[in-house]
Amino acid sequence: MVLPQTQTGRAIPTGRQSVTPYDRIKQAILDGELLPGQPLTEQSLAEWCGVSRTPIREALVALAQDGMIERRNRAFFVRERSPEEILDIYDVRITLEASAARLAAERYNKIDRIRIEQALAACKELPADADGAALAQANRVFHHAIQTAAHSQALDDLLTRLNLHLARYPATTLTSPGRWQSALVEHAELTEAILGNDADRAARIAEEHFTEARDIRLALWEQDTI
Amino acid sequence: MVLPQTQTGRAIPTGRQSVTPYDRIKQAILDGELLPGQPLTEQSLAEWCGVSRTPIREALVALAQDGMIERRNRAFFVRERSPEEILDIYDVRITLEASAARLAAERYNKIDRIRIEQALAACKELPADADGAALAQANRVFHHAIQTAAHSQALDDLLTRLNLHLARYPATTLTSPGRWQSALVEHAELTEAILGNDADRAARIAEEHFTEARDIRLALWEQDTI
DNA sequence: ACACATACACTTGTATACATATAAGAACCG
DNA sequence: CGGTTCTTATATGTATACAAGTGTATGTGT
Repeated sequence: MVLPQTQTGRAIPTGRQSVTPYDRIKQAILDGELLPGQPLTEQSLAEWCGVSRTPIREALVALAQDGMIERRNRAFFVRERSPEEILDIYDVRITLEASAARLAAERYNKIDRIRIEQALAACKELPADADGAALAQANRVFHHAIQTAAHSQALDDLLTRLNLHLARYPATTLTSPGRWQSALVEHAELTEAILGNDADRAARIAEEHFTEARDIRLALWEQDTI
Repeated sequence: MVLPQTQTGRAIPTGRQSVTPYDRIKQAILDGELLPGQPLTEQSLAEWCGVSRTPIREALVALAQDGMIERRNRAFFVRERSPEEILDIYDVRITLEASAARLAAERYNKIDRIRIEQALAACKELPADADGAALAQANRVFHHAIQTAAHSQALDDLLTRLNLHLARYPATTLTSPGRWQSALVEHAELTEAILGNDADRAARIAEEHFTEARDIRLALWEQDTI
């Protein structure tokens, strides 16, 4: 693979901020190019990114702090997560998304309102034969709009963190038969509750919505393993 | 300040793993030696820790990922948090600690039970004139025992993260008049609920307990500002 | 005296050199 | 032939050199 080489290591003149090793490695893990348990040697990553080991190490340290990779002995490995850990993440997410919905209902402003309405509309306008990636993207935008509307830095931080770990498991629950239709209804109800300042109802709907997602994930696993 | 110098940069022969720059800088921030808004120059930190800039940069990257410091322009600064942000953290903590108490009631094992009972006993045995640091320490051990008993990696991770940000504000709510006595009662009730596998009651008590902590923090601020 | 330009010092970002530890393979001994 | 030890290759941890950018201070011109 031919990569843009720099002589001095200065920024590649792409016009704007070039993609950092941190982003590249993270994306590679999310895309499944780097598999769990795989050792990450600094030299190979450095060649792959076209930089020296120094920025690679910074990226690895940051990713380790994110929980995406782990240090064992002296090497970094893509972190592996057991089904139990994934389920725990789903459970915490249920709680936090419910909090986000509650806060959004209490705190949203005009811009948040427009964002949520547009994201909901985008979900509705998706063609019936849209693929999983498109569904996941629209879904992510919608929930992120709510997350933002909650105006809680702390909550935003933790939810982003959790979702990062779930993003590694690409088989979205949204492609489960009939799931997208019911998700659309729930999204509409959630929007109505939030924009109507009904915090309790918003929290309850969000809780049910994400519990459903968890249960579908569970069912998908049991299909595989039984 | 005279610091242990190494010629080769190899480990200082302290007998065991020497304190990493990450830990040192983090502690300095928690202790208030490094104040919010203060710029962190790599060179001075390197001299302070007795290492070169390379390990310092790794520490700074990790701390930035923790949210303890932030990058503005090209420099690192100790992160400042507004009262609103702190309150948001308290709010999220209420939710997560309630979840932890619920899970602990459902999942605790023998070792967890011993840890919780011992931590509770340690709280009770503190002398009446114990200082804030001692109260905070005993309190931390107790809640950490519950956090561990929840057996949720995800929850543990997020709670540790949240508490890290609250640890910067050393004026503990526990020194508020009468607070420690009522906290002791609540700890005992919480322990009883958890060990009795009463998940709902445990969650409710934890929620009230941490809501109280938040409200005391709020009251302390209003004393100062009004 | 004030504004603007230029030079310099300081700091960061990256590359690279080198010491050390670890693991794998080869050789040797039982 | 198997096990153990030594050797060596490879990867990490740290230090250092150097380039580039930024902010400040100084000097000059009006």
